Amino acid sequence: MTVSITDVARAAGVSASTVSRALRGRPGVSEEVRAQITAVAAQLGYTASRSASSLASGRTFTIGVVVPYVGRWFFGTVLDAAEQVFSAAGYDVLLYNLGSPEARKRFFTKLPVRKRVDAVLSLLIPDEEESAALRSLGVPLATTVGGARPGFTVVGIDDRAGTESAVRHLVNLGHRRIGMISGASGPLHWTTPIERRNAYLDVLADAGIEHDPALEADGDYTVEGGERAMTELLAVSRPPTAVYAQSDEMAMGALRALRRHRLRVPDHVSVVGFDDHELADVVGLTTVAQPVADQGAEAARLLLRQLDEPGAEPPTEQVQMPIRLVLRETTAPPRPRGPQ
Amino acid sequence: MTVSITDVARAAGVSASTVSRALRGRPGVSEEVRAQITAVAAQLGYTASRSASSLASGRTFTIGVVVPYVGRWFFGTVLDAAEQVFSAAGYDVLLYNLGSPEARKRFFTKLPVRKRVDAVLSLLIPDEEESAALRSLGVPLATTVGGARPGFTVVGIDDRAGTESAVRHLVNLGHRRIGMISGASGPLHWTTPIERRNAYLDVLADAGIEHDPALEADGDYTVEGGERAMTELLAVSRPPTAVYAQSDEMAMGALRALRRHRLRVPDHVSVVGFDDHELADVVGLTTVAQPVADQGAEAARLLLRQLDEPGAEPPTEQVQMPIRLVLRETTAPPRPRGPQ
DNA sequence: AATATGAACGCAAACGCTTGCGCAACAAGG
DNA sequence: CCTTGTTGCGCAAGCGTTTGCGTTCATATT
Repeated sequence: MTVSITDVARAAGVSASTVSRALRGRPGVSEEVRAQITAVAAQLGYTASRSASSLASGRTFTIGVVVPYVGRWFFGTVLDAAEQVFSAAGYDVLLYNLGSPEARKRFFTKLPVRKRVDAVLSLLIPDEEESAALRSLGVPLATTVGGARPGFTVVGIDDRAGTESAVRHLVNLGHRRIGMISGASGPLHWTTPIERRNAYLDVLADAGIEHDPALEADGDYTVEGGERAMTELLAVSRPPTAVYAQSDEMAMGALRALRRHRLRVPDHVSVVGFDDHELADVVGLTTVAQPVADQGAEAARLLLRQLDEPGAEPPTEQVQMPIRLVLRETTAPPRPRGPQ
Repeated sequence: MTVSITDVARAAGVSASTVSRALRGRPGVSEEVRAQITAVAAQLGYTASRSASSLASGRTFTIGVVVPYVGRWFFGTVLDAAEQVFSAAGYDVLLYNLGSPEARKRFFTKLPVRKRVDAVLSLLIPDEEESAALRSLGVPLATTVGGARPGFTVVGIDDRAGTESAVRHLVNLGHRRIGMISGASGPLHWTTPIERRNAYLDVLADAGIEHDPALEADGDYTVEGGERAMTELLAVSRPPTAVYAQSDEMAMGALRALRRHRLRVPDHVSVVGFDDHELADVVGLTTVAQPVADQGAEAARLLLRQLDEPGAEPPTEQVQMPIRLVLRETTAPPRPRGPQ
């Protein structure tokens, strides 16, 4: 029914091995024969069975990409870019969406990628155990989130610098009560929220502003979480006049909360985010832009490079992409002290 | 180096076939032996090679999902939900991101999914040729976009009804000059823009409003496109007082354009979108909500069902999910005629 | 003219699993 | 005690490739 390599071989009057070599551009086949085989294969609509070829060769020409949540803009965008690079290079991508704890557990215990992929790009931060599981696959590993991990190539941004530019911007505008909406520094070994928090604290200290713990709230890196967090911040006795949200999605949640409280941005409260989300511009959000797609593409490229030239390649590589503060309409100097 | 089925067999003192049967829950193995084998396999950290097993069995336990653009909210969300269903059922998903024409062409000519997947979920609308290519795979097919296609299970929404509720809402508010930002009705055999346009025209006709072709603009289903389109609409001699955008992303682009023109929404112009994008709420966009994730999950489920009970299953099935208009803050009655 | 050299190609053995079939062993039925 | 079934398991033949090695034959080397 479905045409196999021997069918092509027969039709072309050669052996299967020659067909294999011809189609993959391997030496040992004369140009005429190769052309003939190519023609026959095309005419028969032949495509090599990936299962068979990877079984025989050990290479799968497949990359595993694991993400915490495909629907989220950041991950979707990284994935998008990475996929393009991979598929252009002839690799397929196997997607693992590990949003729920069950899915995550299932993935790391069964490790379905074993013997199925040539490399894996992880967009979630594995804990020690998970990290070890991935390393046990014996394939190149990369990530675009969080800090360095042994065995991983990581491409990221300078979280400190980004945060500093954002918070400093608020300070320079004259704000003194600057809140922060952060991400859970939960059990995940995710350095980003920590880095950003430290940078936030440092800038405050630098500016001689005393840090008020009541001005920090957890936004869970989601829109809803951001909304909740902002609501909390609004409830403290002396609410902030400006807020730094560690992600644009949380910042947007904050905007929503502010709108619900009939507070005007930036008149009553300034908001600055982080990411330069696709829609940040639509809502006029001042934010720290990071090249999200580029990070995905770059990580993919680094992975491919390791596949091409195995051996000497240093297993761990660190790449930092540029960030920049983009000023829009959600930040302004604090209002002169007036009625709440 | 990596443990194979024969290693397990040897360690358990049985044959490879018994191991295979035991691990996959096939009959013909006593419970004691099965337990023993399971234990040994776990202890050795054995995972069956997918390549080998699919080569031998013909089943791949993999689903191909092809999307036009993973980064876009709608597709990301559908994919997210579908992936969860698939992976919970033990299937892996192979992702094909066909945004660029080259990628698309490459995919449909090389058809890398051939012999690699048990089914495919297409989130893009294939043209006749592409559709035929997919059918030639001989596996169940499904989609969540556009209308009926032979050989496809389609789960979608009632585009007409959705559009009608949106446009009628504007009419009821008293608008007479109602613009539309649509999608390219280009070469893609995508019925959605057409359905929505027809419904728009019908509602206008129903309301006795004469249709003005100048009030239609192409927004390409992107934010930028929406912005361009809105800008065009603003440039006509008598601009619309309300706009129906066929997608929330275009609607948001429109909002941006309006803001740039210093026009207030809904005071100067009302805007209604379609989708109920994750961030529609943040910008207060009135829109037609459709259950995006549900559609992905449902399509996945239908596909799995066809895999479970092959044969009798009708190859084509149509499912319609509910829609509803959600009123927010971008729509209001037109301002009484005043200075532009 | 005899030999060495390579290029072009075929042979056959993997790769790691699944599965139809056969064969014990043991239970039940006559 | 001899059939007739069952049940539990091993044998071995694939599944469709890739690849090391061998063979053939034309060309270059002495």
